[in-house]
Amino acid sequence: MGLKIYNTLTRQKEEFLPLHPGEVRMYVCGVTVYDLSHIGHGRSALAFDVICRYLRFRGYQVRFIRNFTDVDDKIINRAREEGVPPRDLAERYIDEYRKDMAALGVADAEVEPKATDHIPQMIRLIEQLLAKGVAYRVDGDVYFEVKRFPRYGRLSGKNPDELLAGARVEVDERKRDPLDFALWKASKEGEPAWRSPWGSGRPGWHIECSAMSMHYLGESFDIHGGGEDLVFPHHENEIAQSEAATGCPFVRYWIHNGFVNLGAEKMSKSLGNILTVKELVRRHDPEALRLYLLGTHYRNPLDFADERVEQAARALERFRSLFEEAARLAVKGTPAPGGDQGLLEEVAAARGRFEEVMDDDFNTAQAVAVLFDLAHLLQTFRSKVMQGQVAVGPFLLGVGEMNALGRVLGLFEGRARPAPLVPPALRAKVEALVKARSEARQRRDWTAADRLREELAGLGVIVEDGPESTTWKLKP
RNA sequence: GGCGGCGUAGCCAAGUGGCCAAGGCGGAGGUCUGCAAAACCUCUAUUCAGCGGUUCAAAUCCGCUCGCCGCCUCCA
Repeated sequence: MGLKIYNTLTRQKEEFLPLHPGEVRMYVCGVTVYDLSHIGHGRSALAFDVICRYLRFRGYQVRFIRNFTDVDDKIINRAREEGVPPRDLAERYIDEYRKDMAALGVADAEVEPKATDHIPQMIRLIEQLLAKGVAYRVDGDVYFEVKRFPRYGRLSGKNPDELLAGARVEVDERKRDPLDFALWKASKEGEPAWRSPWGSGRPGWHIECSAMSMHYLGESFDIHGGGEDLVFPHHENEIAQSEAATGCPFVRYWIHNGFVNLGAEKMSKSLGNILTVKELVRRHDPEALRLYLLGTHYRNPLDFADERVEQAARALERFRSLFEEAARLAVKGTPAPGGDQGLLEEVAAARGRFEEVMDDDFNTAQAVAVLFDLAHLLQTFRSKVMQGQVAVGPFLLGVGEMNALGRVLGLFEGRARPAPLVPPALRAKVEALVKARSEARQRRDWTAADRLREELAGLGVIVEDGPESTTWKLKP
């Protein structure tokens, strides 16, 4: 069985067959850069990051494009408020976006095009649409005539006539139909503007994604993704303008991720319940955040709660202790008798299950469960290693495999938050106390040792006695 | 009003016709450890919002009811 993907276009899971065997071309709608990105943007980026990683793991050569919308009303308005050029504002938030995504372990896309760098491509596309008679000019604007595209509404399952009836938007009288959307807008005084055959202006929102995706991936490509709110009208409009222009199918598989809610409500600026990635990364271990987000299937809504990220952080310890143990054992290189007692076979089976569940529309929740099962298996084996019943080699191989699978999900990349800095004075004091306690333990003076443990606890320090040495850390 | 989704253990969350209903957190008992932590072992849903129906068989399909949410407007 091959990879299956839920396609918004057909509302079902379909076997994934790329246009060119062994190669995947994928475009994901990024963000409009006028503010800091929030956890919803993070989730979306992470979902497609994992999809891209898995496709590569499956052996596909993936060409992955994620754009930045850097010209838009919101950017212009915000820039005006701050009294800075729109371009500077956009650049600033592109920088911030990159930092935030890096913190979440979201890899860069192969190409991260900006709308303003592709104005000529957009103008060419609009000219094609005008030439085909599916777009029209009004003053300095150009509109796409939705009625000319019979398949309009197919992606979102909407009936254009009903949309018309229920249209609540204030209607621009100059448009032939309320559903028609702007391909090009004549720019007003003080707005960013580009020269075009229709006068000075700027592109409409939807045209950029059509122009950039086709520029980098061709007129037909495999995957186009984004948040579920983009289905209508953004993606619907992209299909209309792209297919009307080229006459060929635009995208084969449409993938949309579910929303992050806060307290069962959609996060939105108007409700003021925005959680920025920056804030979250400050509050939580980014890897725990990632594990938490992966625990829910990408198409389902996710109700964000800090407490659940904390739970994920505790769960993460299972893997971490295994890695630490493996590092310790690898250094020691303990030779031991005994085979692997079927461990390697089970590890291979786990890999098989991992692929099976990821093949089923990228079910990361189940993939994570496979990882936990594997960890469990390895822990059991580890205790046998400690008792000298089995060799350490298979254990190390198994941990290596777990690591490899985790990395397909972007886990275990060593992005753990750096330990908080301990002031030197405190450090010296703690180390002296820990040393004194170790000496007391050597003397088997448990009363003194326990008293010192309590004193350390009072300083917010947790002491752990290992097989070889005693370690300490600050209470989280 | 139109379209769509969701309701699974204390909490989170997979599973969408048939092996014991994954996994995590939490909880209980035990092993190990001077104590503790970690780890390990065992247990923790006769049941999938409710009611009807289809079927040899349903959490999974159909209908109705209740509750919640999203899209239809800029939005990941």
